[in-house]
Formats: sequence, structure tokens, C-alpha cells
Amino acid sequence: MSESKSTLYDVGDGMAGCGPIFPEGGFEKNSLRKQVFEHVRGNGSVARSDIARALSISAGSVTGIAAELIAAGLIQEIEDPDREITVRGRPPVALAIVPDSFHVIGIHLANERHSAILTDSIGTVLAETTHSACAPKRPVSDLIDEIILLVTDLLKIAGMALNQISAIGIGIAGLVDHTTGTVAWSPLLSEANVKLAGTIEARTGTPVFIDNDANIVTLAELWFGGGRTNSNFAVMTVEHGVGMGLVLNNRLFRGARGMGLELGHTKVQIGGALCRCGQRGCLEAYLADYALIKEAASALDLTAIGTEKNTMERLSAASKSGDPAAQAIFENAAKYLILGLANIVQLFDPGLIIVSGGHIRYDNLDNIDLGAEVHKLTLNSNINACEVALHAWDGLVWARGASALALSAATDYFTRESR
Amino acid sequence: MSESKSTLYDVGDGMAGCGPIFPEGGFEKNSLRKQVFEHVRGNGSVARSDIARALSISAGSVTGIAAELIAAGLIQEIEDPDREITVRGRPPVALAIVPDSFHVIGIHLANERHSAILTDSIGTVLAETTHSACAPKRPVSDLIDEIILLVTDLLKIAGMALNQISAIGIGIAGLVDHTTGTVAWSPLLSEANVKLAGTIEARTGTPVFIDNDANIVTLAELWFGGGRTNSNFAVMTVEHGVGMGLVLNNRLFRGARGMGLELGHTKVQIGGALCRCGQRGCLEAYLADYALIKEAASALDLTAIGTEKNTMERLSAASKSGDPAAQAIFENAAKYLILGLANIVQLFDPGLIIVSGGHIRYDNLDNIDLGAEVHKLTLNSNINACEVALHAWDGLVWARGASALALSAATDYFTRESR
DNA sequence: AAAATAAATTTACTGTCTGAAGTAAATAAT
DNA sequence: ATTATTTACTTCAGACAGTAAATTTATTTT
Repeated sequence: MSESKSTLYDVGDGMAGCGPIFPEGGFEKNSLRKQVFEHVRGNGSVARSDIARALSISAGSVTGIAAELIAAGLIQEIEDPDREITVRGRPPVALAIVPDSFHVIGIHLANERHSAILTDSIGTVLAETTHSACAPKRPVSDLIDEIILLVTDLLKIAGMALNQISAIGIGIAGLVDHTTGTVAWSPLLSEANVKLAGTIEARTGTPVFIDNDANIVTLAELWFGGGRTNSNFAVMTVEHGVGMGLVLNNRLFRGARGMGLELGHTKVQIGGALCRCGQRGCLEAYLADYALIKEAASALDLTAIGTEKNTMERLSAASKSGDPAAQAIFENAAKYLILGLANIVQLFDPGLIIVSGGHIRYDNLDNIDLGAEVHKLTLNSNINACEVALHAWDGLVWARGASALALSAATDYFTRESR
Repeated sequence: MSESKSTLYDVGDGMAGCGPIFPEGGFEKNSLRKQVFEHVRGNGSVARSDIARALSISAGSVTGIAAELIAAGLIQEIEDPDREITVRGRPPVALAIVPDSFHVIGIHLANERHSAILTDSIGTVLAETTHSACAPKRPVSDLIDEIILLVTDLLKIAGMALNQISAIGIGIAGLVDHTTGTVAWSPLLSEANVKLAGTIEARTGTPVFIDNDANIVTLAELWFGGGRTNSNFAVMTVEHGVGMGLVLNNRLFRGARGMGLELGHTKVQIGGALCRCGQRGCLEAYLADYALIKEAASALDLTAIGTEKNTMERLSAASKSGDPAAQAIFENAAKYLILGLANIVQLFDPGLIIVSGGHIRYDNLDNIDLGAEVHKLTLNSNINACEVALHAWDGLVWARGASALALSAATDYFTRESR
């Protein structure tokens, strides 16, 4: 018998019973309706029998659900495109999404420019527009006007009306609470704790969903990028700041209380470099564009001040043409990139990390095997090594990610049971 | 219109369709049966009508489910203990768990000693035993023998037989894959990738569940400690190593692929202090007991080598009696503790972090307002500041956490529908 | 004793899904 | 050409989990 006395036996609250106390209800269950719809959308075109096998549900259910979805105008029977291999038995009938069953808008709000796209129910971009933005910080009312302008412009281009839009997704830099649709803080806004989603919803009469830019990029990867075939992966973005996103079981993970994954502001050095957030030792302060530009003076003549993008391009060019100071800057940043990746692996154990960002950066990572370097900095990786992929993209990802936000909300709505 | 061209439109795989591709099935739904049982267990004693209100389900359902659970011998009607306040109407009948409806065993395996407890279905400890362990690394077969010895000893003390045990939970230091019951690596084992759960299951004929020690401590907090009233919280443990656990929505979060949350091996300094894992700059290398002991030579006469625990006690005493070197050691460790906590907040955004560990450490944290210090190192904390709580405990938590692992498995089993 | 009130039970009903039997449409074998 | 085989899809009875409303039960208030 143990000689120890337990302090735990009756620790804490003196409450009766034991075990976690569950708050009321709130357990999600995905209806077959939605599962079937998503399976069809994910695969482009599938036969009913394939759906039944893939989702392990009865063929009878699929028939019924497919009939409902067809009646609702969400899916349709099509000529199977790739059907040459003739097998015995009754030939399968392929099902596919009806692309124009509904439409959504995705909007990205950023410092220099806003972009917006209008897509159909499978994410095909039907119209896009970009407005240059100026004011670094403005009151909410101004930003809302800018958004409304974007939307009306976009609708005009697409030749559609607002009542044909099922949902609007918005991505904005800053601290965003997706569940309440609140922007706690944003570099674009002079005010804090803005109920942006609700306000736009009231102005447009359309459901509005917002999220921060890192999550938006992650959604873009999940819906349209390298994450499509992975149920679990992380995204790390390096641009003006450093962000990350995480997908667990095909769903965006947003932290316990909706705000988390602030990788850029995890500390990687006690009393280290000064970050734009005012604290010291943040990863961002060693890795983000603005941090590199701070050091760029040693490599470039910065008396002629340009845009951040321009400076980064010049710095990258200098590095590639052999400038030792510029090279040292990128080499140091690469070290911190690898450190950030390693910390993601240690904490979240994803099978894949997509490093997502502008082109410029990646030109300087050509010689580095990121996967191998991360491996060196992690435990246990011999068993389940994490793949690291680079994904460079243009300015439209953000809007596409925002449209994915709207698409998944619209999907929920249209596949809700017994409407 | 935008001048940008998109590389994302058809990025990646050239696959048809869009949206995440969902693997088959796998959506959990918690039956009312289980919810009712857990509500009763969580609250000690509740009336049917209270259950219906708390879980927002119909009174009729509660009647039916309660009848089933009573028939199964899992719950019972009791005299309501605290019922003086007489109200109009038919008095409620309190329901409570039948404590001896089933029993489980919780085992903790550690370097110096193993401990095991036998509990009833509400976690009351009916018997406990502790065996001292010797070999630092042994083959699996030896460890299994030790486990069997623990179990038989425990059963003898409790006067019970193996077939009266519904489940066995095991906590072990190292890298553990809970889903497969595999120990990928452990300081106790000379072999790797050991299917420990399966082997013990075969030997005992009882379902066995294993997890690593950090998760076990987290479960102990969730079931019996300060986490009971919180659906979302993190646990950070500082002992020989540094670990963490995370509870999201009352469930243990284990990372994307079951191994993650290795906070101790996240890097907090490039090329920093050497960690026992062989890498440099791990948080553990600045904060864990073994790291402090490395530095202890400056404060203590270590020619007489004692146990780790003994050395830590001497170091702590030296610090409290004013030894500047010892004080400096603890001050530095506190800095890294705060850094670790801040990084948890940034990444996971829990509302509460429980710092869980032995007493010695905490005596040296008395003067520090951990919450405030963490606040200083995090963004946004003004909105949703994270509470930091210290919880010092004795050696039995581990076994209690392991029993919680078994309890939740047994609960699942007994409340499964249509058995 | 009657009225009021609240808890628990009973009953009829709904929606979701399954499983088994049946139908449809093709190829392969005779 | 006809029959057998194979595969896809449909239909339908029924299991099951859950609800809502009416009913019964047990108590206090008037």
C-alpha cells in the first residue's frame, strides 16, 4: 500500500458526484443529407452505389436522399464523363452538383487593397473585382461602405442581384471571433470589438460570416488547394505577419475559445527582438516581412522608401545576385521558419504542413529541404514524419478562402434536414 | 476587375469537384442515454425533471432512459439528501449512480515506482497499491509482469476478482498512441512500438486503455480536479520533464494524429541549451527538474549524489533560505514557465491553464502573479484573459487519471444503445 | 375537501435510417 | 437468340430515438 496521502480525493469545489459536468446539449450530428451532398461535391461526379459504399450507408438511404436533393435542385443526374470501361450489370448513373443552385460572395479586406469574388455552389469564380484601399485605420462605418461598394460592383459585373446570393464570407486581418462575427481588433479599423458580420448582414439581408486571414487561407487550401485530400493538416503563412491555421477532421480548428493559433506571437526567445505587437521575442519579429525589412538597410539603399512588397523584391533580388547581407537575412529567416514548423509539429502533430505565402520568399528556400530540417528539430519524427509543402499563390486566395467560408455555411443551410 | 491571374483556380491535384473530400463516416453522436448517465454522475444526484431541463430533452425521454439505466443497474432512485425546502407539486425523485455497478483499475507506470488504484463507477478509490520499480529500461515482457503483479496485488487488497473489473487504464511516460494502444517510445522500455494495451488485454481478458502521463494528469483534472467545471482548459506539468494536456469541449485533445502537445520539446531558443532529447533549445531544457539540477552545482554541494527529488528539495530549501544562486535558478525557470504558458495561450486560447506538479516547485512561485505575467506576454489578453491556476498534488493523481481513462471507456460501454 | 402545482408516466406520433425483397439494365455464356 | 449473371437502383416494412401532449401521481395551499 502507498504511504502517500492524497490531496486530490476531495480537491477543488466540494461538489457532489464526479466526472466532467457537461453543459447542455450541443452535440453535432452530420445528417446523411449533408454527407451525401458533400461527397458528391468533393468528387465531382459519383454514382449512388459509390456513395453508399464510400459513406457506409444503405443504398436505400442514398436513393431517398438523392431524390430529395434532386427535387431541391441541388444535384442532378449527368452523363458519366469517364465511362468507357463497360462492366457487367446495370450501369451506374452519375450524380453531380447543379453549379448554379446557389451563389456566394467571398471578400478579402486588406491594407492595400480589397478583393471580392462571386462563385457558384462548386466554387467556380463567376466574377471578381479588386478595389485599392487607402486609409490604414478607419472607423467601421467607412469600412462597411467599402464593403458595400465591393459587393455592388461585383454584382454588377456578374449581372446578379443581392437576393440571389446565399451567403457572404469575409476575411480580415486581425483578431476575429468567428462564432459571434466580431472583429476584436484589426489593423484596418480604428475601433475595437466591432460586430462586423451582424452589421453587414443587416445592410445586405444576407447571412455573413467572417474569419481572420490565416483561417481564410487555410480554408482555401482545404477547399481548393493541397489540403483537399488531407483531413488533417496545418497551414503556416508568412507575409507581412506570421499566421497559421489548422484543419482537424476536415474542420477548421479555431482554439478553445475561437481565438488561438497565433503562431506569429509565440515567443521563441526570452527578451528577444522587438515585435510590432510591442512585445519581445515573438516568432514574427524574426520571420515576417516587416522584420526582414528592418534589417534590409544593411543590404539595400533604403533612402528611397518603397512599398513593403517592393522592398522585399529588392531584398530577394540582392540575395539571389549574391549579396552576402541579403543572403544572411534570408538564411536567418529560414532558421526561424523551420523552428516555427517544428513547433507546429510538436504541438499539433499534423501529417502535412502547407507553407503558404507569396512567391518572393520561396525563391530563397530552393536549396533547403524543409521536411528534413524540421525532422531534425522534432522528437519521434522517425515514426510519423510530417510532410512540409510549399504553396505559392497570388492575391486571389484570400477571397477564395472567404468564399469557402460562405460556401460551407450555405451548404449547411441547404442540406439542413426537414426544411 | 483584378489584374492578377490566379494560380489557385486549378491548383494541386487536377481532381474533379471541389471542397474537402470526406473519408467514410465517423461522425460521433452522443446518445441521450450517455448524456443522462453523465449528467447524473456529474451532479451526484438529480431529479428526472432537472435532467430534462438541463439537457433540453423531453421529460418522456428521461423517464424511458432512466428506466433503462435503472434496469441495467447503473443508476438508482435515492432519498434526496438535501430536500427541506418543500414546494408545491409532486416532489422530485432524485437519481444517483449505483457506485458498485462496475469497477475499474487505474495504473501509473513510472521510473521510480508504479502505483495502481481500484475504483467504483464514480471514481471512489477502494484500494490502492504502490510497487517500487527499479530497472530504468526493460523489455516489454518484464514490464508486463510488473503490471500483472500490480493488478493481482490490487485485486487481493480489494478482495475482488479480475472478471469484476470492467476496464483498465494505464498511464505511462513516453510517446503513446492512445487509439492503437501502442507505446511508440518510453523511458521504461528498451523496445519501441510496443502494443502494450493489446498484450495486457490478452493477459487479463479486460479492455485496456493507455495514454501518456501528461494526458493522464489532464484527465485527473477533468474528472476530479479543477477542470470539472470547465469544458475547455489546458494543463501544464513540470516535473522531470515538461508536458501539457488540452481539454476541448470536455474531451481530451490529442493532436491531429494522436501525438502532439509535446510542449516540452517546442523550441524557445535557436541553438539553445541541450535537452535530454538530444536537441537544442527545447523548453524542457530550461525548465524541467533535470535542467535545474544540472545548474544546481553552483548552489549545492553535489558530491553526495542523491535522488532527483532529494536534490530538488535541497535546491528549493537553499533558495528559500536566501541562497542567491539557487534563487537565480528558480527565477530563470519561472521565466521559462511563463513563456511556456504564454505560448499555450497564443496557440490554444484556453480560458484556464492548470499548472500541475509537485509541491516543491510552487513554493518558489509564491511571489509571482502568473496570470499577470502571462498576460504581459500575450496579445489580446485584455479581452479574454486566461486564468492560470496552480495545483499541487501527490503521487496518486497519475493513477486517478488512469482510472478516469478506464471509467470513460466503461461508461461508453455500459451506456451504448441497444446492448 | 378542493384547488393548485409540479413530477413522472403514458401514448401517439415523427423523422431517419436500415435491411430485405424486388426491379432495371447491362454483359457473358450457352 | 436466349438464359444466366452481375451490378445499380427502388420500394417498403420496420427498428429506433426522440418529441409533444395528455394523463396520472403526489404533494402543498386554501
